[in-house]
Amino acid sequence: MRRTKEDSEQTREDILNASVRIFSEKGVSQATLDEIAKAANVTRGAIYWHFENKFQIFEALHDRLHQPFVSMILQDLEKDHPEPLQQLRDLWISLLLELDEDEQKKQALTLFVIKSDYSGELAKYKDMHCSSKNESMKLFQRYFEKAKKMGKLPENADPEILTQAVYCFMKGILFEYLNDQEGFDLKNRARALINLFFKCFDQ
Amino acid sequence: MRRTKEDSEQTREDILNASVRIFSEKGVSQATLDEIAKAANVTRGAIYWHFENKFQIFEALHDRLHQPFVSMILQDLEKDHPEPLQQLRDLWISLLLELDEDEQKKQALTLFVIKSDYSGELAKYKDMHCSSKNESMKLFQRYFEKAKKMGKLPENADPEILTQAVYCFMKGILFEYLNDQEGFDLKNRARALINLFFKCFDQ
DNA sequence: CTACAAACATACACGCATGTATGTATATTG
DNA sequence: CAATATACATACATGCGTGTATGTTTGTAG
Repeated sequence: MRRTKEDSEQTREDILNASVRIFSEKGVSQATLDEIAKAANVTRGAIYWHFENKFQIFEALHDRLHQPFVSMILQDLEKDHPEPLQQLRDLWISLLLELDEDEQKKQALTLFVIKSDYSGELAKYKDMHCSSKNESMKLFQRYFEKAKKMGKLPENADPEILTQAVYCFMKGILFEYLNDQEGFDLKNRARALINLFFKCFDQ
Repeated sequence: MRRTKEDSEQTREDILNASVRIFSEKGVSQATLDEIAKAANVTRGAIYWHFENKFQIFEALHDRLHQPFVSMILQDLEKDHPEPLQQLRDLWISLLLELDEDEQKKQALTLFVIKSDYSGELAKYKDMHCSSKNESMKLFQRYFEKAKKMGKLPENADPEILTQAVYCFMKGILFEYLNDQEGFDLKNRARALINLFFKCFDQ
């Protein structure tokens, strides 16, 4: 029953894809390896072959989501946009609108925004994920630092506080949307919400 | 070993207080009744006497937090403040500053903002808690409706969207703060963050 | 003073998830 | 074309949490 290298990589992907579904539906701690296995059309044996345990799957999923996100922001920061604040605003709007269409990303985000409570068994991963959060916050801060250097922000504006504000706002939107997708018309509200918020940076 | 009525009520409170601690530390699904019992200096027998199961405790805790919150907002809405937006702003600032001092409330909020993932076993409570969320959102909306009637908001402003925006922002702040209290200097940042956000309602 | 019921504590049975040990088939290597 | 390692599937042992059944003490009503 030995599979080829590609087959093996495929089952690994199958397991990850199944995991993101199950995790986002039931939460990490309530998800069972047998559920995941059945959802991926394998047995627990296959899972234990590819991963040490449930939390290693969780880690792998986190990497799979976080890395492309960071590199996407980095790429966006490369562009020398004349209005960094508008650039950040448009970035968020498009991120939200894309999210609304992408079921896979919704599941992954649901997992990491809502369903991952870093306590008990997951406590050891909290620091790691906190620092990866700080990493992405540093990236967002660069938009504000750019804007300030270009004189687009008042002298007394503190990029760190502004970043924190946007981050909280975004986290809140994501949380509310992912927690009740039917009750949150993201498609029609995203633009209005983001524009409203960014008005507080004007003049 | 039969206790008096007051004794009984006291153990019930002990169980609830222990539960909020354990739940907020480990999450609902990872918390065990035996842990809660030990933290409350009783046995599981006492818990099963007062509650049907873990989720009934969760429900009782929710009521204990939500009801005083709603009545507090209602009381604040009674006052005929000349500037409803400032009133709401100050309300939130004081709520956040008080939260920073109140360990009990922090635990309770941690439980309901972060550690309660309404899936799996808790799924049946999701609708209930969603509607209680909507209830409090309706309350916040009244501040904006007041402000609009008083001409403090532009004609095209939609109180519902504004409410959603504040709610998301607040949820995000609470989430980030409760998730990493050391990394979020709420005491010194609360005022700046809220003031920044409410600037987008000006003129 | 006694009978009963409240307010628990203790003991037990059950299921379920995990981890591991073992089995097995097949690609790959020499 | 063996021999071996890979990529799993299956089987088993273990522990842990829950729910419930039962035991025990004591306030309280008559």
